[in-house]
Amino acid sequence: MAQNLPSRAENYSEWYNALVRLADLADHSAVRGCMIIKPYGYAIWEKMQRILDDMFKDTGHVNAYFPLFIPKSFLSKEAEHVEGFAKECAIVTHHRLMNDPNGKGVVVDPEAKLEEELIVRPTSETIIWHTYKDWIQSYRDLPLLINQWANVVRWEMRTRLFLRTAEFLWQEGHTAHATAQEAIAETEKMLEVYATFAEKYMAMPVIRGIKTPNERFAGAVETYCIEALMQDGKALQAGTSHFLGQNFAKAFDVKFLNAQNQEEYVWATSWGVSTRLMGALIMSHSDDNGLVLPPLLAPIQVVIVPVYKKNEELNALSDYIRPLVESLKKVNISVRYDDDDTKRPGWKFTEWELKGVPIRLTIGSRDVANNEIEVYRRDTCQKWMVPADNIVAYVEKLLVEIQNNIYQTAKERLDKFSFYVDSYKEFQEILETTGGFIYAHWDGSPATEEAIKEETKATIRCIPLNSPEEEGKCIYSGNPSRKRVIFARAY
RNA sequence: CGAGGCAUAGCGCAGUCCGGCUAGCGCACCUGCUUUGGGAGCAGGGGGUCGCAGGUUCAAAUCCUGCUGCCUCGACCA
Repeated sequence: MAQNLPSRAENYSEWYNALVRLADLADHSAVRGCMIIKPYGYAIWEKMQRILDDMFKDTGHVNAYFPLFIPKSFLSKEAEHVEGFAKECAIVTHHRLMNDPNGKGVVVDPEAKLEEELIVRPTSETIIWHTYKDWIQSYRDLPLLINQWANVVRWEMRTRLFLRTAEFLWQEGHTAHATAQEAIAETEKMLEVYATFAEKYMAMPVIRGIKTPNERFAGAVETYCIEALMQDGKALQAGTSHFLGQNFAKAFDVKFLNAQNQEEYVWATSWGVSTRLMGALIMSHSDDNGLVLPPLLAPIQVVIVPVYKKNEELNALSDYIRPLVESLKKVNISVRYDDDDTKRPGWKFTEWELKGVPIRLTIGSRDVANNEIEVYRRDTCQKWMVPADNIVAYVEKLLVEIQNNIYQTAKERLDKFSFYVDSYKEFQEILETTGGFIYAHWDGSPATEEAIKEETKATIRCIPLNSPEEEGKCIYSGNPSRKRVIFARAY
């Protein structure tokens, strides 16, 4: 079918790379580590944005925009934060170019050195908290619930389209609160927003959890996360929500007067999801024939392919199909009538499968005469005939069914590849064979976590929020443990 | 940063070891005819400073030197 697409079994990584390109989602750019998001890929991202943005607004947040550049000195104000990000910052040192005196192109004008160098934001906590200092005086200014959609740059050594690029798009929420409890509630609320988005819209089941200190965001008191499992058994962190305590408030001296007229430091959160979600989406559902998109995020939900011999026949079919397109649009189904005369039906079938369109309707003169339509669903690759009369309602229902089925399939895989393990030997075996989420006891020490990572490349993805207390022994050290954590190899 | 690989038409590649005549193939593109229910066939056609800069030579995609960029795999991370 999709001849150029390697199978997942053959080489999962090649399959992913090829799929991103063949499905027209993104491309490598002239700049190392940076990607070009192509219109079809961007359309999916736009859908994600719109839905998430509505969810943020519904939970009381407003959008704003802060600068791309951050004075270098800002970054160092929070010790752990700078420690975490210093190694991967792009730095602006000059503001002007000049003609090369040796005649070739342009060079940096040494006269134009900046007095204070700027870094390109790897995240915006510092510039935002610098600003919040001016915005917050009293408890009446709180809570401050702001989100921004932006690009950020992290100078990664190794990159992959969507999963890890030097520049990526994301949203970052930054909120300020009067009490720790309220900030923690916000952190948890936004984690739940992410989890709901992942499961309901992306059809991607996730585990809600807390990061270990090792894996925590630089500058956070607690990092909450949603973790998803990809088809190759590797975990992918799909979103994070941080309780920042008073770390940034102290670093940037952001205080407020409480109702008792006492000065207090503000409590903070930040939370974000990025274009990495695109990678998660691709790897959650797609197969060896190409992309499989959940209807709620598919830019094109239904494609209609006409089958005809002569041009007059196409005209007649178009007269029949156009009203159908209109009635599908009327119920908010995004539909594409592919009447391109330069491509044949077989080519279109393969192409739209590659691009993951959930439903294809094929209509030829024969079908018009029989008053029926051929329906093909991408998730199961099945096709069959249905009466033309109630096709709109039929398609509406089928879209819902596909959305559910994709989720169910992913959920079953997650369950199937979740293992409860009590010995280190078994732990290693699973990592070497199927991969997956391994629920195991851990003694809580960073040293043990580090040792396991060294030996197996598996990291603690999270301490699941809903995991029950349970007496056990750490699989590595044998020391007592009260809870299982999730280990996996990760993207 | 380490180790590999690649750079020739829009895309994918061959040619490079062993220098030589007009730089070739597949896909895509253009024209025409036949086709159209799972990536159509035939015929004709257009498209290239062979990554960049030097050098060797009668002659360089090919040999030499230097540079640049990208990809893959590792160490770091969302």
